[in-house]
Parts: sequence; structure tokens; C-alpha cells
Amino acid sequence: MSSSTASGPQGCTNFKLRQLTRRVSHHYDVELGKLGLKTTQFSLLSHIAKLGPIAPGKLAQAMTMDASTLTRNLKPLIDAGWVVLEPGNDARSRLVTLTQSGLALRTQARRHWKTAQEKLNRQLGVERVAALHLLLDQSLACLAQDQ
Amino acid sequence: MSSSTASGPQGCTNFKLRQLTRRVSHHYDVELGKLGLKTTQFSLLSHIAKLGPIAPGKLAQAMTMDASTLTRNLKPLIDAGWVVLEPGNDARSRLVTLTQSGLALRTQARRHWKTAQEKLNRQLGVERVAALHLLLDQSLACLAQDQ
DNA sequence: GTACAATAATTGTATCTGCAACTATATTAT
DNA sequence: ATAATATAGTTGCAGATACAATTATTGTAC
Repeated sequence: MSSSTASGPQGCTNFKLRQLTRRVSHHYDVELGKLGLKTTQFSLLSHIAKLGPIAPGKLAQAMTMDASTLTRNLKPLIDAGWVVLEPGNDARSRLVTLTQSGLALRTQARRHWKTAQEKLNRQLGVERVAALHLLLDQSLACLAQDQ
Repeated sequence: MSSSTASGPQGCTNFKLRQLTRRVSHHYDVELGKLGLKTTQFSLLSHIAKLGPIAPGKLAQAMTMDASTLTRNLKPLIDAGWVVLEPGNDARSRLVTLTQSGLALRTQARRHWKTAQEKLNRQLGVERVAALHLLLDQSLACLAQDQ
């Protein structure tokens, strides 16, 4: 049995991912927290800015997130007046949109995000970040449900 | 021309990480769910098996997790009788240990984990998983708080 | 046109996550 | 010895995550 390659990767991919995610989320939270935002909320605002008005289901799909998770995550944004849920084409469907203040916040938040991202790039090295992005994207594609 | 362009890596590292983490966690949950375990619970059992008896604070540190998060995550395991909290050296400190049934479950769970990991290796390719592990480990080291 | 199946979103329940504040104990300075 | 400080763990609060079940609506088969 054999040589070096037979054993395969060591350790648990899931644990390593969660571990790093905790640290990295904290890294961004420091910056975005200055605006009272969590990183997930920033991601949501960004995606809605880019894709909205969009149906919740489509948005959840685009973000690789369960529809019920999206419903809950939207709530604080709606309560804060950054996002509105409007009636969709159907009586059952909805459309998610940014409000004016949501759009303004997103513009401001983007600057804070950029600061955090550039700080991360420096701390890890841009080459490593680029390599990481590539692997994360590729891995996600390999695990896509619809294939 | 160097690959270090002015623009740097595109996209948000945090979002990419969270996105893949969601998918990968689900991947493991399918297997471990057969034993009524979540992936985080398996990670906890594994670390306690390896490091225990250990103080909660040390365990949280080893897992890159907030102490309060650990307290909550231990609760279901304690309620299920897989883990016990014993008095530590101090009157303020504690020691986390696996029970007999916890140890038995961990042994069993390890087989399910292995199945999930090998399935992931096939789906992503062992080379890619190995590369991913390396980058995750390196990135975590770069972000270590105590440096 | 009624019954049945499919679609869209939300709610119930449970776990994961962390900051700030708290309780309790131990250590140190004076 | 007493006061100030540091350490260990837990709780209050708020959000992130998803499965299963539910509500409401739409589409389809007969």
C-alpha cells in the first residue's frame, strides 16, 4: 500500500473550513461593525443591490442559502428600513428591493468592506487570497446541487 | 509580467468561505445525520477524545471558537450523556471528558465521517482537497490572534 | 369544475456563533 | 489583610443556519 499519495488529504475539510470562516468573519466584522452591520448582512445588501428586485427564492439560490434562512436574515434588514418586501407577479411570490437608505448604507459599507478585504490581502498575501478564491469557487462548482 | 496586478483578488473572501462552508457542512451532515449528529458535534467529540480531559477554555482555543460558543455547543452533548463536565484543579475551572457512550459514539461516527470525507475527495478530487487544506491551514496560521 | 399536485414563502424547532455583561474564584499590590 | 486586578466559565442578547411542517396560491388532470 504504499506511497505518499495513497493516504489522501489529512484532517476534516469541514472543520478546517468552519475554523477559518470563524476567524475571517471576525476580521470583516471589525470593519463592518463600525456601521452596525454583520458580514452576512453586508453580503445580503450587496446581492440585493446587484440582483434586486428579485424573488426571495432566487436570491437564496444565488447565495447558496436555504430559503428559510434568507427569510430570517432579511428580517433585521427590513426592521431597520434598508430592505422592503414587495408583492411579486404572483400572489404567493415577493420581490426584495433595497430602500434609499439601504442603498446609501450599502455604498458606505462597501468602503468598509474594501478596507477589510485589502487588510486581509496584505495579511495573507494577495497570491494566497487569489489561490484561495479559485479553490473555493471551483469546489463550490463541484458541489453544485443541480448536477 | 507579474501576477500581482493592481486589482488584486476579486470578490469577498468571507462570502466565498461561508458559501462553501454551507455546502460542505451539508455534505457531512447527510452522513453524520444517520447517527443523529451534526458536523460540529462530531468535531467536538473528536477534539475531546483527542485532547480530553481538558478545560473548556483550552478546548475553545484549540478549536478557534469563542468560549461562550463552546459552552452552548457542549450542552446538547452533555444532555445526551456523551460528555461530562467535571471539576477542575481550581474551584472556577472545569474539565471536559467523554463518557463511555460518548467514546463509543465517536468511534462509530468516525466511520461515517470517513465515508463523507472520501466522498468529498472523489467529488472534488484529492489533489484539490489537499491544496484546499493547505491553504486553509496557512490562512488560519496567518490570522492567529496571538502573533 | 373539483381534486390533486406543484410552487413560493414563512413558521416551529434546534443548533451554531460571538460580544458584552455577569458570577465566582484566584492572584497581586499595597 | 484589604483592595484592585486577572482568570474561568456562564448567561443575556442577537443573529446565522437549515430541516420539516405549514399556509397560500397556482397549475393540471380528469
